[in-house]
Parts: sequence; structure tokens; C-alpha cells
Amino acid sequence: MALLTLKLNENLYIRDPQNTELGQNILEQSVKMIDQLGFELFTFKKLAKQIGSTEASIYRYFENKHRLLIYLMDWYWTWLEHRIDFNIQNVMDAKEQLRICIGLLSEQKVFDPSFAFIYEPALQRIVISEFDKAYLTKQVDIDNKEGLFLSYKSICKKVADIISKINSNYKHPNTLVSTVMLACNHQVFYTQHLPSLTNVKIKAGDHYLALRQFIEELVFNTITKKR
Amino acid sequence: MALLTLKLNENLYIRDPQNTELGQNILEQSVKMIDQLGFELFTFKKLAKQIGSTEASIYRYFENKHRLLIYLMDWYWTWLEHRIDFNIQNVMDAKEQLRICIGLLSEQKVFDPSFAFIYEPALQRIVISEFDKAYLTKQVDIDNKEGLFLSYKSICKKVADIISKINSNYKHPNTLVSTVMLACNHQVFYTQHLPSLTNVKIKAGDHYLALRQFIEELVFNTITKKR
DNA sequence: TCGTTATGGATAGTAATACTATCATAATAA
DNA sequence: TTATTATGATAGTATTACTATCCATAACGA
Repeated sequence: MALLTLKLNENLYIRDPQNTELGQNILEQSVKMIDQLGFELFTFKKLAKQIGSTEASIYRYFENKHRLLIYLMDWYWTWLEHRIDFNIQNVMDAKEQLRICIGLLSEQKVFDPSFAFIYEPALQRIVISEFDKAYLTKQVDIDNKEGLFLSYKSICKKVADIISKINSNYKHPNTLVSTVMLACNHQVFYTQHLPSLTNVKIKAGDHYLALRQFIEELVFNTITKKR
Repeated sequence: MALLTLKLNENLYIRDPQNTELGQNILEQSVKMIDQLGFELFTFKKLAKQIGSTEASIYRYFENKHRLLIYLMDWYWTWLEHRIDFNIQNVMDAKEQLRICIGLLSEQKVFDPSFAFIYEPALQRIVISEFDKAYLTKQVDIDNKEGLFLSYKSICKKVADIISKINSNYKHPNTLVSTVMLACNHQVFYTQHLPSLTNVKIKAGDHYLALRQFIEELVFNTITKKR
């Protein structure tokens, strides 16, 4: 397996963390710590201590912890989009493409050794608990203008375009996909913390199969014409 | 129109803010300020200054600003549930009940003069931008055990039960309703800040009609058997 | 070899935040 | 009247989210 790096939007960072050892440490350890502490209790001071560096040094990579969060979220969605591209290439049938996309969006993520210093299972937990906080801010318009949410929007467009290939009359492909992406994160959280909000039960090792089935049924029933 | 108060879970507050003038001021002004500043920039110090009181006095009503947020969110969902109960009484047909619920969940809220010191349009904007932050925390299990999310869960159950009346074979009524409730909030945010994620366009005065249509189609197509 | 640049550690400092504690006083209820 | 409650006034603390400056060293290029 080839070792890869993802090309992310330059506005996400001050200095590219993928290029240096300290930067890689910041990424690796911040994923671990945000996963454990949650974003609110996570601070640059704690992170600096953990990696044996200083606050000031971390600020040379990221303007603030909110930007670091957005960076990690963008990394995740960029990574997922690459996986989608990889898995639907040479698949001709749009319905099959859509099924593959839904599987990739909803499934539990496992470690991808192509990207050594990001532990995807922890990053997915962060996405589930913290992604909404990345854009539900008063800053969102500024951040959006800087292109900080491009990867998320790109996945949404990609899947929506597949839906339009299946049924060009359906008027809400983007609405449906963004709703589905939301659900993929929140439903996992519900199963673990607010189980009365969901009928999905997650069994160890099933990679969120029940969630996938719910989403597949929802999407195909919605976009398929009734008679 | 009768003036009413909502009975909320006692764990939400230290002293019931509905009973005193200071308490009512806290509610009224915090809705205004969180709407304007966003939850992150909102502080008890600023709120105290605004209402001509002190930080210490506000802390006698709410343990911290996160609890105040949960209180406001609970107020909103309790209020919405009352509106649902009110509007579906004497409606016998389950499909019609469901249509009414979807309308109430998705519509733009207007001021309800029965509750003088809560301005619902601002509160709805807060729900849209901040509700997820109320439960996407490491504290969620403690807060949930204290019953802080009962009103939200209660609405979800109520609507899910209606769906089960329509189609008792559908396996995901709760999953579907919690997904829909999420979408009702996030899609409004998208139309305003991340429009490429949605096909919903909101026109002034239409009370989010396009959103309602998307949700209605989604729900009825999903729960209705195909042939 | 020398000079430049990049990198990051060390240290200090600041304004704001999220509280906690104590005391005084005004209103009210028994 | 007395006791209780509600609020205001004031002060103080630990932590957070930065910013600034200075220094050491490694790499790199001419």
C-alpha cells in the first residue's frame, strides 16, 4: 500500500502539518485527545504537553483550535471522497454507484494504513460528535468564503449527481444527500447516547449495517417513482 | 388568548426563572443575545450587564450557560409538543395527523402571545444553530439521565407512533422522525449559509413551504408500501 | 566556509471566561 | 416583629486563548 498525503485547502492551516514531524504529531495526537476529551475540554496547552512541545509552536500551524477542528473535518471528508471515487470507478450502473456511496457514507470506518498518522476510527467519532460545531457558528460565512467546507460540499454534489442520473425528475437531490449525511452521523450518536431516538441497534463488528439499510430504503423509496 | 407557563423538568434550573421578574428577564434577554451573538460569544457577564443585574444573580438561576441553553431548547420542544397536541386533537386520520406534525415541525415559527417573554422566531433561530450543541457533548449521558432531553424524545416518540399507526410494518419510525427533525433545522441553516447543500429555497413569507414539501414527500414515500 | 532561512523551544504576559464566596440590604411572609 | 428570601455589590481564582519576544539549531545554497 502506497503512503499518501491529501491535498487540502491552504486556508485551513498556517503551516502545512503534513510536511513536518511536529505537524504530524499535532494531527495524530489532536485526533486522540479530541476523541477522548471532546472538543470543549481539548486545549492547545494540553496538546502541547502531550506531544512535548509548546502552545506557541502549535499556533504556528493553526490559527486556533477551531481551525484545527475544521482541518481534521476537511481531512476526513476529503479522504472519504477519495474512497468514493476509488470504489465507484468502472461501475456503470448509477443505482449501484449510489448503493456504494451509501455504504461508504454510513459504514464504520477502519484504520487506513495509507495515512499513517491519522487513526480513522477516532476521527470518525470526532466527526460524529463535533462536525456540526465546525459550521454552526456565526463565522460560517467567512469560513465558507475561504473554502473551508469544500470537501463536504463536494461529496454532497457528487452523490446528488448520481441521484439525478437515476431520476432526473427528482427535485431534491442535494437536500436528500445532505439529510442523509447528517443522519449517518447523528444516528450513530443516538444509538450510543439517546437510543429512544432511533431504531438502529449497532452490534459489534456489523459496521453499522442497520443504519445502512435504513438509509438505503429511505433514499431509494424517495427517489423512485411510485405507480 | 390565555397567558400560560410551561412546566419544565426541575433539573433544568436551580431556581425557576418563570416565577420571578429577574428570571423572566434572563429568559427574554438571553434569547435575544444568543440569537445575536451566537452561543460561543454569549456570556453571563454580558447578559447581566444587559439586564442590569450581576453574574452572581444569574448563577442563582442556572448552573452555567450550557444549562441555560438546554433550558431554552427544552422550552422550545415542550412548546412545540403542546402545539402538536393542540392541532391533532379530534383529527382521526393518522395520515392527516402526520401531515399536521410535519407542518408544525418544519414551519417557520411566529410569535406566540400566550408566552409573553419568549420571542419564538429568535428561539427557533437558536434551535437551528445551537440545539445540536446541547447534546453533542461528553456530558450527554449525565444530562440525559437527569431528563434534560425528555421533551425532544417525547415529540420523536409521538410522531413515530403516528407513523406506526399508518404502517405497522415499517421498522424505523423513530429513526425516520429523528432524521426529519434534524433536517428541519439543518436545511434552514443550509439555505442561509451553505446553499449548495440543499435545493430548498426560502422565500420571505412562505414559512419554509419548500422544506415542508421535501419532508412530506420523504416521509410518505418511505413509509408507504410500494407495489 | 559563511550567511540565510526555516523550525521550534522557552518564557512571559494579557484580556476574557467561568465560575465561587462573602456581605449587605430590601422585600415579604409567618 | 422576626425570620426568610431574593438580589445586588464586590472581590477573587484558575483556566483559556491567545500574542510577543528571544534564542538555539539544523539545513541549504553560493
